[in-house]
Amino acid sequence: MTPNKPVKLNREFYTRNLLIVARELLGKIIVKRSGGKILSGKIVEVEAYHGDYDQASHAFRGKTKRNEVMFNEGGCLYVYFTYGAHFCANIVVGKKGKGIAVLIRAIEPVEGIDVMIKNRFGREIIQYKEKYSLTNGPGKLCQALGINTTHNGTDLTGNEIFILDQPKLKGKEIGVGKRIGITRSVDLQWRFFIKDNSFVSRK
DNA sequence: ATCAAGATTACCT
DNA sequence: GGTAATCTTGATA
Repeated sequence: MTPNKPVKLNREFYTRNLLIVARELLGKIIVKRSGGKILSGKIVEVEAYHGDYDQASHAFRGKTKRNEVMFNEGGCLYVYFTYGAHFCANIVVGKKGKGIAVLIRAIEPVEGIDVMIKNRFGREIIQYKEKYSLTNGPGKLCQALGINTTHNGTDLTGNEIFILDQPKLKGKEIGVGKRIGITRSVDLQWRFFIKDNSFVSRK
């Protein structure tokens, strides 16, 4: 018997209920291939955004040029630019036309850490100490993985960016809280993170 | 045409 | 702990 090869998450995974998909994304491995290099990391923190009754969602006021990818069928990447400096990556969830997505807030680097350091700081750093600051925030992980708006709409069932299945976490391993950095619908407890993981953006 | 806010980060005390 | 940086988007203050 050869060891089981990690399986790429398929369309059926993404087209289910928002909060179920958000929780189950924790622990999965996001992979980005670029120029023969593999960059990957374990998803350790996410937030859910719904288009209908969630005023914090970009999709709440309907489809615009920026957010149109959110209304695709689940299983593609929604990337936007914010604060004049940062990109944020979201996984579109649910059925076509809904406007539902999960923001990836933090990952723990797995493969290609040397490239991530170079992407973040513009140079190589030998014996880099504060590894957690590489990818412990939505803007940081996009910079580390080299994700920008050219990746907006990327199909996650393809070969450039995809997510590998991992064993489902136990309920007690998952922390829940309010979302960060928003001013509307602030009371929804739609932030999920892996407890005791040092790459989670905040306590 | 104009303007304020924004799913943030880095740097300061 | 606090805030400046920086620019695109979406609403029209």
